[in-house]
Amino acid sequence: MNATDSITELRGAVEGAARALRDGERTEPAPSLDRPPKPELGDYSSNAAMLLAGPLGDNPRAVAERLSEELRRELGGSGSVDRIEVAGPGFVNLFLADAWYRRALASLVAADDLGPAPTAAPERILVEGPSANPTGPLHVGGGRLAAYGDSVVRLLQAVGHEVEREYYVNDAGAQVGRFADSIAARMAGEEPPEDGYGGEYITELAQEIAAEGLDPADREAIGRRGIELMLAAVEATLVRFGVEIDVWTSEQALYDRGEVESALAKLDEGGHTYRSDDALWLRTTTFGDDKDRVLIKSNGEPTYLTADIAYHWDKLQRGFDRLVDVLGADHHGYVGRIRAAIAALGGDPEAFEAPIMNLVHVVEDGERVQMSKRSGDFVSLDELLDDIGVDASRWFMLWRGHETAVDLDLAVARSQSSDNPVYYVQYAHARIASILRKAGAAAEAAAAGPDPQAEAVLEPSEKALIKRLLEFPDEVRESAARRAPHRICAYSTAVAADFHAFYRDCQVVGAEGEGVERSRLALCLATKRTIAAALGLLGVSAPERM
RNA sequence: GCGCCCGUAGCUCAGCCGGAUAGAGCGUCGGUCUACGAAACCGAAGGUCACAGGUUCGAAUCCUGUCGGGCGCACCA
Repeated sequence: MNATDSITELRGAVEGAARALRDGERTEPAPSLDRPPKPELGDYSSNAAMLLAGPLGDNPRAVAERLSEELRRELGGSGSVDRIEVAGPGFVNLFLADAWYRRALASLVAADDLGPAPTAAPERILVEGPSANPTGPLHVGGGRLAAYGDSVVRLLQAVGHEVEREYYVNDAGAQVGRFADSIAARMAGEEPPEDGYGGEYITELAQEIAAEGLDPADREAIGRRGIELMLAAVEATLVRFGVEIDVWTSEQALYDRGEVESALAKLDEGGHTYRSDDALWLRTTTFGDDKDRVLIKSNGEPTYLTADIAYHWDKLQRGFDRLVDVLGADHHGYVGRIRAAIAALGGDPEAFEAPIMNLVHVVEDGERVQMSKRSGDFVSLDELLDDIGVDASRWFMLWRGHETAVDLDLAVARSQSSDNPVYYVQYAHARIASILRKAGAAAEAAAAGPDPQAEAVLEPSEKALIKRLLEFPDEVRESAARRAPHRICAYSTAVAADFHAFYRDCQVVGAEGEGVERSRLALCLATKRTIAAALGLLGVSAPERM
């Protein structure tokens, strides 16, 4: 059962009417079916007449009149519309009958899934992130990448794609050596080297590794063990944060399996490499990069890019249709390179996309706090979770577009009050739960059953709430397609606001009138499910009580 | 200098593959608990959508240019 039949009926009628005016020809783009800015302008409106005016060579208002006639004919028998009006530059405005709303509500309650119907073109998608270096704890910036990537995965799954979460572990290269040196220095009771890692967590690692009896001189063993321990900590933080990584891929393992070498060989065979200044270069400029890139440094070592090319090739070989890398703002220059390399290897560069995440600043008392005694670096995600909890953390990392830098105000995020937008939405959910408890299990079950047809007319705020709930599938589709979880935050807030308005106007438990209580309980049920589903896409909990 | 992102209410930001009188939260001012949760609701004030051109029935939205801010431009990762 699909919950959007009511909307589909209207959209189909508008498109049908538009086609009729054009002797069966489709209109591109498809006519809109929007909610007008003012209630006086109807329940839904379409710009179809304005789109048709050009092709038909007539003025929009006249086309709108003809379109209205056609629509009246199509929808007349269903009892769905009260009236149809032409307004403004040529909008066709639909005023719907209560019967339409009652059917819509019934379909919402009966639907076993409130989300969108599965896409007709499902893809296998790999979402990679946050892939923070395993030489330190996850900090708040990494948390934003994780929250975003995870929420995008949930959105993509909700529209029917097959999606995996992957974390790429940079456990090779010079940084591992510096990491090992820093731990070894602490084990010896010395300060870490100038270019090493100075955080307090290094001291803790040193104690643990020393207790395990590792030889301070064995840098390789120390580095390996340090990264193991660090990764375990990172994973624990992610799990606590609600992010379950499906696959962990080690950079070192790519070397060990010879994948870096074979990627190099393949690039070589394709004739895309050349030697210059004792280094091996990849001619990425033939694929749109603004300069060529070094694959093997003049000292004979491969660059980070080389391993990353092998990694992306590996991902494509695993059969994914699409690779999504969630990257920090400081990596945005990287996208062109990877895309060029994929093309050089004969892959489809369009299969690769990389949403760039902007910074998150933690703000306390109007000032940005970045330093932390514990981690020696940025505020760690664990500290933030200790402070404001998972729900507020995820919300505040997601509620803005990923391309804008956000200030996360600790005082606001901490407050369990109306100042805090995440509680606003959760409160609506808890309030509904409370109403349902009041109504009792029998009443709730009755509300979920077939509609005996209430007599009373629907209040405007009831209709507004039903319309809002009907938007959910489109909102999920749009948010998934645009990789934009912040839209779900905005939508959740709108549902909560519409519910509070409904609550203000309409007594639920003990409402007067035949079938009115039942009908309003049904609306409460549908709203509660919608809020829970929306918050679920964000990884935020929907509490029964708070 | 080149590339990407951003410039919308006092503040933080939505809206951006064109639609009607540009929205929300916070902040400010005022009102609402003798029915189901006041963590809520209602009202008021607050805007040259950075600027200038262009495209068209229509531009915050698309194009060009200018100004301002952020980030990147490694044989680091």
